[in-house]
This record gives sequence, structure tokens and C-alpha cells, in this order.
Amino acid sequence: LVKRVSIHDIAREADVSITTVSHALNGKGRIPRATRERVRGVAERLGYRANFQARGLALGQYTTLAVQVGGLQAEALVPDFQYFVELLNAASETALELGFGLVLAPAGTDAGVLKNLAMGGAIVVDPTGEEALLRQDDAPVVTTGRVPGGSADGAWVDNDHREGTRRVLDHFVQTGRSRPALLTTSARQSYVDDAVAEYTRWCRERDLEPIVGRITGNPTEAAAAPVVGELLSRRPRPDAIYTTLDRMALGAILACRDRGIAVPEDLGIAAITDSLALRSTTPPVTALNLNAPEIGRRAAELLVALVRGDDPATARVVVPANLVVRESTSAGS
Amino acid sequence: LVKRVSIHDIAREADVSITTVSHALNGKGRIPRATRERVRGVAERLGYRANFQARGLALGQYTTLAVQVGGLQAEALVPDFQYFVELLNAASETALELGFGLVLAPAGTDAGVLKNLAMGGAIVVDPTGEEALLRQDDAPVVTTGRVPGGSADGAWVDNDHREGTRRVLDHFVQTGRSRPALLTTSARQSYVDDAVAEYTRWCRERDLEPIVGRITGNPTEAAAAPVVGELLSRRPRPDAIYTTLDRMALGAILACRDRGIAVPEDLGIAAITDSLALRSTTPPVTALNLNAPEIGRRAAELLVALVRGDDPATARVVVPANLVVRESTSAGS
DNA sequence: ATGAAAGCGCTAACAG
DNA sequence: CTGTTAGCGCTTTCAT
Repeated sequence: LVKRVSIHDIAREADVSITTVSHALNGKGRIPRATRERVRGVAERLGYRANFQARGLALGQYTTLAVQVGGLQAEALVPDFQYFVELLNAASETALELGFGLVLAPAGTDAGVLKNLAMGGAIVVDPTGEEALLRQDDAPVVTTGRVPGGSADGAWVDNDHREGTRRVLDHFVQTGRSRPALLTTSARQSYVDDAVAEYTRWCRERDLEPIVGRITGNPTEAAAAPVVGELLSRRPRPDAIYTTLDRMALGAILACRDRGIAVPEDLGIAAITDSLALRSTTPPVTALNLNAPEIGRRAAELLVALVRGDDPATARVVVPANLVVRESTSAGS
Repeated sequence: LVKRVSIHDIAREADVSITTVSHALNGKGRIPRATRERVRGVAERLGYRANFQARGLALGQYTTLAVQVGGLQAEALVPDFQYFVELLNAASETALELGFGLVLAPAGTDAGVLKNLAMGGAIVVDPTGEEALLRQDDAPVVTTGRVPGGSADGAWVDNDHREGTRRVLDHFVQTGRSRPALLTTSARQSYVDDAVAEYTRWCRERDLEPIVGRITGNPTEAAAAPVVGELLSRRPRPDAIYTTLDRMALGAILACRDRGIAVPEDLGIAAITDSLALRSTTPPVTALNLNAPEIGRRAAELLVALVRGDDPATARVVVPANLVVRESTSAGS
């Protein structure tokens, strides 16, 4: 039903051989301008669309890619929605442009389906290291974020979270704060490791004791509140909080409101990733714009290159993040 | 790289023809038990996986399906994350089991790629009516939720939101409340229409003036607050709020906290869809469990049936929802 | 009961 | 420059 016209139809209509059609359409071979135009015209007129599967079969290539989102179990954790949507959308769009369909691979997906569906490779978003698609040495895998404790030879696209963390912490200092705390989760993902590592280093450099709060379980706003409370009871009391998920920043705001702590006067707040939610709180929250669409795009491009055996110059892509300053870190008291 | 062993390999190894292999593996023809077992054994030993694309080519069938999430633009709205993840995961899992890959189709996706990628059909989640994949009469389309104002002849999977709404409202009454308000968005999706329609009907039946608050723009918690404030200033003041997104219930809780309104004593709150976030607030929020995985599963099954031309008995599937009662609607004052 | 052969839509030698 | 041919992995008549 979906697929109707084939190159045969075009060949007949244009009165040439299917080879000529193929060449004309793909810009291969030496075909006179006139013929090429004519063939293309006919193809257009007939609404021709190449069948990628057939092409893939002929070429021994693959036409689909798999995506798996790390740490997403059946009972979903609640990570930063907007980030994933943007990333996935962009990755899919790019893949489609390059002639690949991006297939959703749920957490439990057996790596075997990669073969069934002629999937050429996989993207694993924010891997924890447990994902089935990771152990898959038949096909190339690109991760978004690095595999925690993984071997050095993987292909990945990532922000420089160490630099980002530094940028946020320095921003706290520039706005008159000196004792930032870190609010994070127990997720085993590289951005968490990076943030913690850099935060710790930054503190040590300044002879400050690191103040790290960890949410266990689901990182909802509500779950953040008690941990924030705990952080704020430390002495010396932190005057800023950097959170490792956007929703946790919301939780921090709530906790402050409950305790009568003024933001940004008494406490500065910044989040590792920006979202619409952070824009519409009171006060709006400063955050890193991780550039999720760019991450998705680059991941798709990298994977396609790998699948095609192009052996890309760089299998490690760093996507720049930029700090979006909002009221939650206005100059403090 | 990915695909190695083909039926030829098995044929050679088992010393039969490829025809026999195909038959043995697919349970076709009349093959003696012994041969069949042997062939299957070899296939297993060699780690054989059928190539769906090749099979599709031979059979003139399709091997992929597209999914598009309604109202998801580049600049993402922030709908109920968990709902979509669960739905998409289940749909994908089911599709995979049935031999189809579920390909993500970003908002802008041209319907033409359906042809390119040999996509047999599409699932559109919560359509607004604007989605490109909807206008696609070459291939079957299943929607999750109905197309607002759409023709009656579409295939869909949906909850009975009118019944769900009634259930929530009746529950309000059973817990001693009599003036429920509705908090919703301006999204043009059928569940919103259903909720509003049923709420209005329910009110009229009881000679109550409907009290409807609408959030325009992004339905974040923060955006909900002022609208809730407005609702609570109505006279007679509503004593319960039913929200059409889980996050808006959180917004309602916040707004109440700010205003010193006690939940559930002064105001009952319930949401149209359950989520982890609703479980961990103070107080936990009563909600309908829409059974997102079941919706995804049924949508995938229905679409596959349609693609295969099975002409399913019912092209309208209603998935039951159940009310999860929590503290936010404990017996009121 | 089993296999040879054709063909799905496409591309890539290789001839002409 | 263009067409013929073979073949990608698989299924399916149709012979044997």
C-alpha cells in the first residue's frame, strides 16, 4: 500500500533502463544532463520514493538505528524530560535525513533484535553501564554521556560537565557567594560523576569542605526537599546550591520557601540543565543550557559515520554548554 | 557487521536446501520432525536471526512503524513525562515482538519518509489534529486519544475520559465535597475535551455553575499557581480541583501552600493521570491510573493488525482506568 | 519430503 | 553514455 512506484515504473515512463534511473537519481555515473533531468522529472511526477530497505539489502547496509535511554526502567525514573525529548527529536531528525530510522529500544530489549531489524548500530543516552545494547560488539554504539567506568575506547558525545560545573561555581563566586553545595542523585551516570568530581576538586582548591547532598530513589521535587533541608542545616551554611537535575532545583526552591529562606538573597540556586520549568518559577533559575538538540544531532551523525565505516576523525564529540543566568543567582546578600 | 549468518549458512551446515531451512524455521510445508529439529538446532547454534527487511522485501510487507507525539514541537511543551515514556516503551516492545521497529518521527517529519523507510503505518500519540502523519492515506494510522473534531472513522486506543472524570467527581462527593473545579490547559487534545465536556455535564446535572480554569502557554507548576489562585477566589469557593495534567496538581498544591489553604481539609485535589511525582508530594495526590503501557500495547497491536490487513474486529479500543485514592482527597472538613 | 528457480526493489560491476 | 546481469536474504510456487 505505502510503496507504489519503483524504479521500473520510472524506467518505463522515461524510456530508459533501471540502471539509468538509479544513476540519474543517485548522481552516479556519467549521465547527460538532459536524461538526468528527465528521469528526475518523471520520478518527481510519479511521487517516487526510494525503498531504503531494498537499497540496504543490495548494499549490505543497514537502514535503522536503535536508541535506548539509560536508567529508564519500566517503572520510569523521572529524569529531565525536556532534555530527552529534545535530544531524541534531533537525533531522529538527523538520522532520517541520513536515511536511517531511529527505533526505540525499551530497557529490556534483547540485543538480538538489532540483527532482526537490520539495525546498524545504537545510541545509548546517558548510560549507566547496564544497558543491554552496550554489550554489543557486532554493531557500533555511540553513547551520549560516557559509560561510567567504561573503557576509554567508546564513541561518545557529551558536554564538558567538568567545565560546566566550574563555570557555575565561579558564577556563584562572582555573584558574591562563597560556600556552594552540590545536590545530586545516586544515578550512576557520567554527568553525575563529572559534577561531583569537579565540585570536589574546586572545593579542595579553595580549602573548602565539600557539601554534597544525595537524593536516593526517585529524584522528584518532593524528594529533594528534605535533602535540601539537611544541606541548609550544615555549618557553615551553604549560600548556594548546584543541582544535577532541573527538577531538583525546583525542589530546592520549595524547601527554601517552606523554611523562609530567600532566593536569591540567602541562597543562590543553579541547575545543570535548563528547561521551561526553570524559566517560569519564582524566581527563575539559572542553568546550563546543555544544547540537547546538538547532542542528539552529533550522536546520530557520529553513529551513521561509524555504521558506514567512515571511521570519523573524532569519536569523542564535546558539545559546548552555555550558562543562562537568571534571577536565582542575582547578586546575593 | 551486524548480520552474519544467513539461511544459506544454516542450509550448508544442516545439509539441506535453503527452502527447507525457511520452511523448518517458519513452520511451513511438511517437514519431518527430525529435519525440522535439526535445522532449528543448527540455527540456534549459529545464532541465526532472520533479516526482517529481506523478509519484508520478499513478502511485500513492511517492517517499521512510525510514532509521533502530538503537540510536541521543537520547543517542547511539558506534558506528563511518565505517561509518554510508559506508553512509548510498551508500544515499542510490542511492535518489536511482532516484528516491527517503532521509529520516532519528530514533529516536522515529512510523511514521505514513511515510504522511504518502508513504514507500514503510524501511531500518533494524543493528536491535536495538526500532525503531518495524520494526513496519510497510503498507510493506516492509529491514534492514542482521538483526533479532536476528527471524522468518526479513525482507529484509536483511548481511555474513557468521560467516565474517568465522572469517577473523580463522584469520588469528590463521596469524600464530602460538593463544588469541584476543573483545572485544564488550552491543549487541543481529546482528553481535554472529554474532561471539560463531562465536567460541564456533571455540573449541569446538579445545577452547579461549572468552574473551569485554563492555563495558557506551558503547563508548568509555576504557571498553574495564579490560575489556581483565581479559582479559589471564586464564590462560592470550590472545595476540590480536578486537573488535566499531573504537574498541574503539583502546582495546585503549591498555590494552596502559599495561601494557607489546607489539602485535603479545605481543598481536595485529584489529577487525570498518575505519576511518581504525585506519590511523593505532601500530601500524595489522588489520580487516575490511565494504564499507559496497556494503551501503548494495544495501539501497537491494532496498528500491526491494520498493516497486515487483518481488519480487526474493533478499531476502537477503550482501556480501563482506575482511580488511585491518596491523601489529597481524604474526607474533607 | 525436498530443492531449484524466480522475484521483492535496488545497486554495482561489466559490457556494449 | 546506457543497458544487461548478478545478487543482497528471504519466501514461495512448482517440480521432482
